[in-house]
Amino acid sequence: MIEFKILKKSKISQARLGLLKTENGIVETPCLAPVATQAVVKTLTSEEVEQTKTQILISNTFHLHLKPGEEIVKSAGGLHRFMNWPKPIMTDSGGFQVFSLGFGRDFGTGKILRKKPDFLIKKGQQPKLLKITEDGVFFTSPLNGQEIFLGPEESIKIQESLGADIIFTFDECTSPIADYEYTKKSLQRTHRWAKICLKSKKSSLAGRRGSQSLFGIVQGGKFKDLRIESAKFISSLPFDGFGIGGEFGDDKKIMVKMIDWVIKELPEEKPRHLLGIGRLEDIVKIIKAGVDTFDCIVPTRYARHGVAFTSEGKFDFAKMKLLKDKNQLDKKCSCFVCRNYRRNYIAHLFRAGEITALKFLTFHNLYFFNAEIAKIREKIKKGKF
RNA sequence: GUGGCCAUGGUGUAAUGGCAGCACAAGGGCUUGUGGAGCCCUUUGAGGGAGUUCGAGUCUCCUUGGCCACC
Repeated sequence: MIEFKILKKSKISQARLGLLKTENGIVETPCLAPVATQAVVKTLTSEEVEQTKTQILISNTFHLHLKPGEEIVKSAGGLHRFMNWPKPIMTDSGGFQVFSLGFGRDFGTGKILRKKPDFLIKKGQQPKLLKITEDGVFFTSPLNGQEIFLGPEESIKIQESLGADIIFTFDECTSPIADYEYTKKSLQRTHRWAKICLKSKKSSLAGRRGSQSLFGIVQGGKFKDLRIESAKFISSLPFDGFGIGGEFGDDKKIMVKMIDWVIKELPEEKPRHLLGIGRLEDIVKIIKAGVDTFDCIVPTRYARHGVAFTSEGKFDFAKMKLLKDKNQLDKKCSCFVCRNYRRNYIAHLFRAGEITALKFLTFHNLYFFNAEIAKIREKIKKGKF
């Protein structure tokens, strides 16, 4: 089980400084959980991930269920041993894949829209490649087209086999183009699933010192009454912490407002994880809104697409001009990439399609994000955030 | 030296004598519970000269350059 201790609450925002104690170590919050979908932070070894000062990872139930299968991970001694990562791990439940392989894929939208939609997903509508039922979701495997069923019991069972410190309820992440009625219906289903997840979770796992912690996920889309209803309902159940999931509207200002609606309803003493949000500019806002942990693919995926985040802003290493830039990646960063390599070399490697470029950028971005968040923790400690 | 073929954005290539198109490159934008992927936008062109024609990348001639074959 986890233990969450709040060290300090900001007087000028909702931010809080905390310690999330797990059986695999302590996480200083606020904190980013880099994404290790397939039990790896792409391009890095677990030892390298540790060197980026990453405290906790998030892995994925759906993807590990498909490949290699949870039994393989379980027989390897669980995720920690399997991937040689001795620190805390979370697993996402597969609920996001209900969206990303469903309506997200169908309509090419993410969780946040850039413009107002010209049509809406209505109640009863089904995605092309999967079928959402009251009991769970029939997926079409992206690997071989095979049908795969995942419901709340299945997700929990898989997550128990994977053995992360923190697991999440199986939910449906709704689309930003879903209408009120669709979102409401989905929310009721997600709530029922949350109860089933709680019930089907074993209180302690054989052969382990204690049990995993289960976080319930708040949904409700962009609709204030649904978000509040969801936060009240989910926090009325004996979860160890809370995830805030789903879509975040079509405007960034709405996102923070939505997080505010939810957090007001959540018990103060339990940790709050914001699912899938974490651009640099967002991190500041969500921590101020009272989020303790969050996961995001931005530092790692952008790295693989050639983008470095630095104290001077973003650099796109696909661009030719960086071939002539002899500066170190980020003068103010003390990661091994910034200490040892220059922009022209990284640009050359990236443009030549060399995998080391992806490793350099992934390592740096994680180190940089973690350092930025450490600065925020320091500011909270000093009462300046 | 003779004959043949060729010459179109930065590169590689299309287009009956009728709005010069495509790919890559370059520049810009997008990417939020993973997608080493993809998408959108933009810039850039007829080796040089003369002629035929309502109209020439396209036909004729000269010229320049390249490739091939033959002496």
